[in-house]
Amino acid sequence: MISDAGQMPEFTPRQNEVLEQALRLLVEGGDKALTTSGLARAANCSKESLYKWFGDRDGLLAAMIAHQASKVRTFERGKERLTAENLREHLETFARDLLEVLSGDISLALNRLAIGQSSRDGSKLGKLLVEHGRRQIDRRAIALMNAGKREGLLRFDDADDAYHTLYGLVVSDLHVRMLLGEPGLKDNARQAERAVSAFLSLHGARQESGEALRFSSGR
Amino acid sequence: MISDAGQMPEFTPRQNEVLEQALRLLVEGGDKALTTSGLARAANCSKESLYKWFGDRDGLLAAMIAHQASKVRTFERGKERLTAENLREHLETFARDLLEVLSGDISLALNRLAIGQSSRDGSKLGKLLVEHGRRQIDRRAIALMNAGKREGLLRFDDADDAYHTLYGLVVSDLHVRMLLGEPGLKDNARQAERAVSAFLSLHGARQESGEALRFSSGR
DNA sequence: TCCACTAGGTACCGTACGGTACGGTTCTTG
DNA sequence: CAAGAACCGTACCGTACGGTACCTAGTGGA
Repeated sequence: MISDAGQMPEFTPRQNEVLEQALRLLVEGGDKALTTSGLARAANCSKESLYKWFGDRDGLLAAMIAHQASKVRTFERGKERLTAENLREHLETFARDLLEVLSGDISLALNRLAIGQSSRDGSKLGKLLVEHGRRQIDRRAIALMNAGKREGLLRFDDADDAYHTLYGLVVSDLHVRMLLGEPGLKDNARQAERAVSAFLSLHGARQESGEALRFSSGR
Repeated sequence: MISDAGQMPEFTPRQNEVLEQALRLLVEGGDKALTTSGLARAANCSKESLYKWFGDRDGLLAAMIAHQASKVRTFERGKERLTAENLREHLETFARDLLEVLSGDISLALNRLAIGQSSRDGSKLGKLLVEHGRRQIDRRAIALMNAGKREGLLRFDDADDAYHTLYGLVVSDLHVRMLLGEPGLKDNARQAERAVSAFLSLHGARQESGEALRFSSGR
């Protein structure tokens, strides 16, 4: 393992510029549109430079993931003490952020790319994507879970399990459907509300379950 | 809507044989391994026949989806009256079946294929996949939902919403992770149990919620 | 002024794909 | 048995990709 603490694996401004164009091509035209020739043309650089910088096409793809991950920085929760309303607010914000990230153009394009490659490269890209992209979101949520438990606001045995329950309630099959090409939700906030209400019914300490079930109409 | 009642869009035995080989190639080597030449060689047929039968490559892919869908027939629920234990059993069976289907080699390969193509064909394959593959499973689950509500065993406003809640609890992010190349769960049955318990805590009529939360350890 | 270095532009190579054409073979059908 | 369709095997075509080689234009330091 190479140290990933700093931002050592970053690239020169010129290279970031090229990677940005690569992402643009990928978003617009998918896998097939991201060719070395096309990228060289779009980014006004030479193919030779591409190969010098990134090694080969796989190296370019990995660099794109790293580049994209370096743009998305996770926000830290403030240090105020958690209350019930506070926790609910944080959970809903997390849920909205999660839906926002998953439905983003670049996220979808990169996930499609990694899924397409997973059959032939032993899921190298998939691992990269999960490692760089999801780990941070997971950590933030699990930290929130544990904080809630410490304050006596949440009940669960295993934070990971509880987090995956929340994840399932928030996302359901939406991610796969979007990957398949369906448009996303009209109202992420509403979905976030419903999911968090259900989650608190399951794992919340106080009885907020009664009203939660009244929230179920639109989809 | 075209009638999908009969099995009109089926193919000749020879063609089914070829489609079976095509699925095998796709599962083993992914998108890239499914070439017209490779398929002709593997299936001992000529490329000309492939083009005569399926039109072009996209037609072949669509035919593969239809063929696979025709193999998976959904089971109908028996007509006995639903009880609480009965319902739980049916829900768990459904959850296990769902996990089984989603983690199947062929299902994963077809989903990967459709996701890879979704950038360039306007999600034509994705629509086909959802339509042929998922609709039946969805219908079975929603029928179960409504039956449970009719018997006073489940509480919800919208059956579709309730179903998606169950789906999220059962699958969480597992499907996407498997699509990215991660191995599936060790124990589908355990996951099904936990998900159904949580679901009944949310939407069950009787108070089975207390013990449900004790089921949360392995993942 | 010269020189080493970086990077852009372009031509090129081998390969492999999707799709078509054609001769030979097997199977159906009257 | 004979005519015709269906089909197999293979050769072929145009294209486009990943990757390499070569040449040119700046640029900064001594």
